Amino acid sequence: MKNEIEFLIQSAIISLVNAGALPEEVAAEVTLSRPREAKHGDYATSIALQLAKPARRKPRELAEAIVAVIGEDARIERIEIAGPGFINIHLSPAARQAVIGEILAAAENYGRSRLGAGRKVQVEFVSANPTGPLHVGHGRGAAYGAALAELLAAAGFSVHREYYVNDAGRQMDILAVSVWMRYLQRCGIDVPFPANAYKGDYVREYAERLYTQEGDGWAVSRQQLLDNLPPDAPEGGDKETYIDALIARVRELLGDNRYRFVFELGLNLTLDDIRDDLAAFGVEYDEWFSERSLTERGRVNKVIEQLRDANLLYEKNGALWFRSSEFGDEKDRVVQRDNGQTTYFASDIAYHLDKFERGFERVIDIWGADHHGYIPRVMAALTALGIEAERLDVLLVQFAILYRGGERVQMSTRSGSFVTLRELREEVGKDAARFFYVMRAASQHLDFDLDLAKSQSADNPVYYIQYAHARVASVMRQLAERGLAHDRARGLAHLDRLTSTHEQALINLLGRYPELIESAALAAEPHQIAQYLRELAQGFHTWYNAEQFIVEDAELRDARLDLCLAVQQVICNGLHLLGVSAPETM
RNA sequence: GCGCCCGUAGCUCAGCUGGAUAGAGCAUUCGCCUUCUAAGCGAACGGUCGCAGGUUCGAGUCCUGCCGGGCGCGCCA
Repeated sequence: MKNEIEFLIQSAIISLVNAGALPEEVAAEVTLSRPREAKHGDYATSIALQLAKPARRKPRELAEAIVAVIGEDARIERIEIAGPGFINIHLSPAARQAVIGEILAAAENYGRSRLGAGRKVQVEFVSANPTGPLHVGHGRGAAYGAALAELLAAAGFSVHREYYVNDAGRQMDILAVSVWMRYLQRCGIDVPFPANAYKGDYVREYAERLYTQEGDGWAVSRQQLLDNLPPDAPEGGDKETYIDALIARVRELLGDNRYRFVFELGLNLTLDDIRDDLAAFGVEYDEWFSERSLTERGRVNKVIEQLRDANLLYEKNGALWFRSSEFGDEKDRVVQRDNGQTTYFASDIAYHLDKFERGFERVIDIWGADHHGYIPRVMAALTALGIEAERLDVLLVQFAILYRGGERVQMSTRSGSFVTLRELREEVGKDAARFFYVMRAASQHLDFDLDLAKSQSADNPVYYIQYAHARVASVMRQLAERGLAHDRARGLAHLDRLTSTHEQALINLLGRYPELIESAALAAEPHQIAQYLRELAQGFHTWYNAEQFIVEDAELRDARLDLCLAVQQVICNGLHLLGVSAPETM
C-alpha cells in the first residue's frame, strides 16, 4: 500500500514537472512516513516542504498543486494539507481493512518482499575459533546474524549463511598441545599445564577420548617433553615464547601423523560441539568454510602474488608488508612473517576475495565490537584488489552483559569458567535467549537480565508476545467447544464491522508489517521486529480485554476472528524471523 | 595520544534513514477476574534528549568542539 501511494504522489510531481509547473531539477524521491498522530492520516509526506525552496514556491501552495493533480482515488478517503505544508493521506476504510484478507491468504508469506530481487548476499557470522565451546558473547552474534539472514531472505535477497572456520594457525596448535598435555596428565605423567593453554574442562574430555583410544601408548616422559624448553610465565618466562617452543617440541615428539591426529581430534570435537550448540539454538548454516582450505588451494599465496604484482608489498625486517596505509588504513600490515608463515590477515584477504569471486553482490560480516580496528585493513585490501569496499558491510555487535539477581555475572576466559552459550540456553531456554539477544540495536551494549528472561510474566517480552499468539489459538478452541464454526469469508465480507479504536489500531499495525520487513532488512536491524511484535501483542491484549470476540452476531464474530487470526499470523511470522517459537498453548 | 561505538524519564531502551505536542517497558501509586488463559488490561506519576555552538522553514536525528562511558590500536587469531 505504501509503495502504491508513493507512486501516486511521485507521478503527480512528474506530471507537474511535465506541465511546466515545477522546474525539472526538483524531481526528488517521495518518501512517506507513518505519522505519530492518527489525525494526521495513515501516511504523510513532507515533499512539498522539501521542494518549496528549489521550486521557489510556498510549501502549502505547492502541496495544494500536488493534491489537485492526484484527484480522486478509490484507495484514498481524503487528503489534507496541514501545518506548514504536510500532505496527509487518509486511506479509505476498505483499503485499510483489506490487509486482513491479504494476511489470511498469504499466511506465512505475508510480509515477504521482492525488494532484494534475488540478489546474492552472504552473511558470515559467529566464526568463533574452534578452540572451545561458544560462550555467551558469541550468542549475540549468532542470534543477530541468524535473524538478519532471515530478514534479508524475507526481503527478497538470496541469502548464504556462512561460518568461517579458523582451522589453521597458532590457536589451533595451542588447542592440540592443550589436549596433549591433559592426555599426558591422564597417563599419570607429572607435567605442568602451560599458562597459555586452554584450561576448560572440555580439553580433559578430549584427552580422555584420546586415552580411551590409544591408552598410554602415545605418552612420553617429562624429561623428553620439557628438556631445554624456555621458562613458562610462572617461572618468570614469557608464556607466548614457551607455548611456541612447546608446540614445536610436541610436533617433534609425536611426528607428523600423530600430531595431526591430536590436532584433528581437538578441531573436530570442538566443531561438532559448536555445530550442535548452534543447531539447538536454531541457527543453521549453508556453509562451513575452512580457512585451511584457502592455503591448501594456494589461495593465500596467490593473493600475495597479486598484491606483489600490483607493487603493493615490500620487505622490512625480514617480513612482507602490505601497503594498506595507502588505502585508508592507519599503518601498513604484515602478510608474511619473518619465519615465512603467512598471517591471519593474509588468509582473511584471500577469504574475502574468494567471497566476491563466488558471486556475492554484497557481503556482510558480523563481528564483535572489539574487532572494529580490523575493518580498515580488510577494506584496504579489497580496494587494493579492485573490489569496491561498499560491497562489504562489517556490522559490529556490542557486548552483552549478563545480570543475575541484579548482579553482573563475571566471565573469564582465562580461568576457563566462562558462561557458555549452552549453559545460557539451558537456563533461560532458546526462545528467551534468541529474543533477548536481538531486542536491542546491535550497536547498543546489551544488559541481559537472566531472571527476567526466565520469568513467566508480562514483564518478559517473549512470553508477552507468545501469549498473544497462544490466546488466539485458545479463542479458536473455545469457539469449537461452543459448537461454533468460523467462516472466514463471512468475516472478510463484514470487515466494516471492525470499528472500535482498538480494532483500527490493530489493522494499522498489521498494515505496517511489510514496510517494517523492508526497513529492518535495509537497516540490518532485527530489533525493529522485536519492538514491533511487542507493540502488536500489546494492541491485541488491549483489544482482548476490551471486547468479546465470540459474540452472537455471526458477521461481527467472524470479522473479529479474522482479525484475531491475522494478528496471530503476523506474530507467528515475526517470531519466526527471530528464531522464536509461536506456541498454541502456554 | 589516535581511531570506532554509545550518552533520551529513577532503571532498561525505542524514536521509521531531518518533520507536526519526544514514546514504550520496568519501578512507584490507584483501579479491573461468576464473562474467550489475570502469563492479561486501564489510569496516574515521571524529560534542560550529556554540554556549547553551527547548518535550515524545521534538529533527539546532520556538522564542529568539549565532558562522560565502552572498545581497539601485535610479525595473535
